[in-house]
Amino acid sequence: MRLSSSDVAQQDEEGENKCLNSELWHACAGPLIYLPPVGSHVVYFPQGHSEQIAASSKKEIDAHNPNYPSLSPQLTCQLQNVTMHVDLETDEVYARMTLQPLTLPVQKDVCLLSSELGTPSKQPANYFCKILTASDTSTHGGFSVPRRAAERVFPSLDYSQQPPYQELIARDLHDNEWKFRHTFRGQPKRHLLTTGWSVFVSAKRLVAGDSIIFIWNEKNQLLVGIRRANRLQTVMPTSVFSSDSMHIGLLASAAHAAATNGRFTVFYNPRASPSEFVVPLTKYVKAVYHTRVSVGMRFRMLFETEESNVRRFMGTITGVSDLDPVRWPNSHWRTVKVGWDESIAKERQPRVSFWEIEPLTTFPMYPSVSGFPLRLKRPWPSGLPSFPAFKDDGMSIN
Amino acid sequence: MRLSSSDVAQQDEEGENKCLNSELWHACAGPLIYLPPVGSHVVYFPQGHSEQIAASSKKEIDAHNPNYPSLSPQLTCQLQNVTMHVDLETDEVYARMTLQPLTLPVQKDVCLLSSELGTPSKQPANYFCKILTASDTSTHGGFSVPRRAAERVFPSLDYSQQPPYQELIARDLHDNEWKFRHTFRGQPKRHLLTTGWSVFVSAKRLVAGDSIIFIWNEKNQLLVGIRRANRLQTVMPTSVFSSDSMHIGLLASAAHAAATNGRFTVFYNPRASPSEFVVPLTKYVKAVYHTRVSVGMRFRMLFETEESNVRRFMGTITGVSDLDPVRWPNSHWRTVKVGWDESIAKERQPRVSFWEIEPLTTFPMYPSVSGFPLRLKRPWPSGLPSFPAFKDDGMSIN
DNA sequence: GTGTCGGCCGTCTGCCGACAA
DNA sequence: TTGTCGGCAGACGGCCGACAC
Repeated sequence: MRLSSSDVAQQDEEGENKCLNSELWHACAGPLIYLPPVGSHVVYFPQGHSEQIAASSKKEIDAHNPNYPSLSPQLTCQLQNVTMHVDLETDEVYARMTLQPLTLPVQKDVCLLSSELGTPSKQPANYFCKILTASDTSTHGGFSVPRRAAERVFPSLDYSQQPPYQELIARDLHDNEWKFRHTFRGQPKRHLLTTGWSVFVSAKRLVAGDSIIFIWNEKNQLLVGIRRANRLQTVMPTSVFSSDSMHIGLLASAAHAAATNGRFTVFYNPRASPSEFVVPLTKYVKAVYHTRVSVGMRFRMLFETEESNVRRFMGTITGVSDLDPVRWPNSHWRTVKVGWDESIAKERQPRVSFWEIEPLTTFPMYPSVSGFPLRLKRPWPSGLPSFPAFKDDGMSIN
Repeated sequence: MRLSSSDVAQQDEEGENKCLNSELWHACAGPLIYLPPVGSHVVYFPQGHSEQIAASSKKEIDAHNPNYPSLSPQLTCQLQNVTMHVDLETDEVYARMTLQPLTLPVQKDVCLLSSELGTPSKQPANYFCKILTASDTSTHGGFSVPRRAAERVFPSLDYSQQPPYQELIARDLHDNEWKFRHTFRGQPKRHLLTTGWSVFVSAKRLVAGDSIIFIWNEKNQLLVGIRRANRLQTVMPTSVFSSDSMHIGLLASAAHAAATNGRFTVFYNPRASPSEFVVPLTKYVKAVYHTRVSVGMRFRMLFETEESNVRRFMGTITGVSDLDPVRWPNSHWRTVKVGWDESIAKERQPRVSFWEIEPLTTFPMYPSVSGFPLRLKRPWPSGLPSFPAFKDDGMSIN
């Protein structure tokens, strides 16, 4: 039995902690987002964290940013707490994690005994996600519900009425109630949300391209969430705090905790940027130390589709090297350079991390001596995993 | 001739620096806000900076926040750059300052030769500021212009028409144009802004209690600015960055710059909180080292009124002590405990800094031996002013 | 001198099926 | 199956002077 982070879904609102619907949070976060359970061991990547801050503040990481030589590029931590949150203004979902750096050496074999490998969380059974059209968000009319979605997720209408209609009451992540008149009319017949819809659109400031999510849960409650297409609204107000200071802040925060054996807190916004900078230790160890990866190798990787589904994209590993050899040497963050099969996928990130991909030819457990093996040192030099992967230059740096 | 910071008014917009109207910026910032000139020497208070972050993020400074023993509570710096900015979303004004910590001892006598004592910037001559009423912001009608304000600031109407009217075009800090129909009608006659007003109100999201500013400048241009009453909108989106990390970030940023003789950047939002944490060195030196202050002494202090005017409030010094003896010993930030004469003023801060007040009995230059003199050490122990003022317990800590 | 209201028009919101992709 | 449109009715925006404080 494991302690699930889903049980501690909470949010800050006026300083008060209220319970927040975990199912809805995950639906808004997307099918690939996974929050490690409380108490589990994770690897924290300050480099990835920095990426998220940079993406959120739309600023490049300044070259003159100080590097913290004392701060390891990957920090093994125990996840002491995870809470789910939602921004009051924008409805962005995010998680708050409290991390306790570990100083004792971690046995990788012990880690592998855990069944926790960071599989993505299951999405709700009865739900749908629709990208809003111009007609949906226009003041001229209501919301056109896709037929199969309406019949699966909404309570069935009394079709003896002409036209049939019902009042739907849906709750959002703030536990606000939204009322919608649901009807089935027109020629040809279609499901529509009319009265109440425009209030929702204007209150949430939805525009065409944004998405709406409806969930019918096990308690027969209707939940509603949104997902914005436009990531630009994630812009930080720089009116009080410089981007530089933020970068320094996260580094100093982690370094201070590691040095003093204290805890530190990070915020993870899964939709602000694809930077999963807190990774389950077992997932990390398996990918980095127990999976053979070499240049030219074919792999699959999961991506989220526009309709909130999961799709596999194929690619080839074209190189393995440090993303930032100067500031973050010996990091495992995005060390894998890849090429994607589909030209549409070219816009996807040209660099991924070992644990994000699924090699098509896997040799489980320890690497062999043939091919392009990873060199494995043991025991680890410290409690922090810092074993360098196979690099382009063929050198083992550590 | 001094280099004024007004000459380098700029803003970041999509990464591009554009010129920003300094006169309008100062009108929005308020009559008491003063930006030291580029090249001048200032004192930076990380403690005050921290206060601003705390106020903006509506969070207390956590007790377990690390203190940076290596970071002086007041840092003498050269102001290398000042730029004025305005938030794209909220129209909040703020300044970005680049500070270069000084390691050489600063001669206080030299400083006093400078005429720069941080006097508040002059407000524009032809301007008015009105707090919006419920009728002003309601969709039911337009904006009622105070008569004397309209006659002083707006071009005079052609009263031969019935009713007289004209088209006003005003520019905001983003250099956007706003058109207003200005007319003079009703019984009794009054000045009104009708067509165009509601667009402005909804675009700026103005509510009753917010203020609007109109300026008629020397180039015969009409400028318009806003000031929000509700400080709550300054809330930081915590969806990507923890308040703790921000506090650590600003401390680490300053400490790193001081240690490596590098520069650091701060953002100063004059309306987010009354925390002027970058003070002209001469103003600081004069107040702390050349003005006799003692318990029981009467003083005056400037405050901003609701209508953007300046008013003096009277008070009595009730004590002098460290605001935070644990984390910030020997700081001069808000060391003066005060009582205010008017009960209305009781809500004002119970603690101020030496340079904010104007003692009614001043002995210029060096302190005498009578009364409650400040003890003056010389030379200073370091280049950073850290001389403790007279404390409640009568002990000189340094 | 100015904040709010009732009166009155005009525009826009928002519900409807038609039609086409 | 569903996105967009024309048509239409009612709600609200927005301009006016009347009052009162």
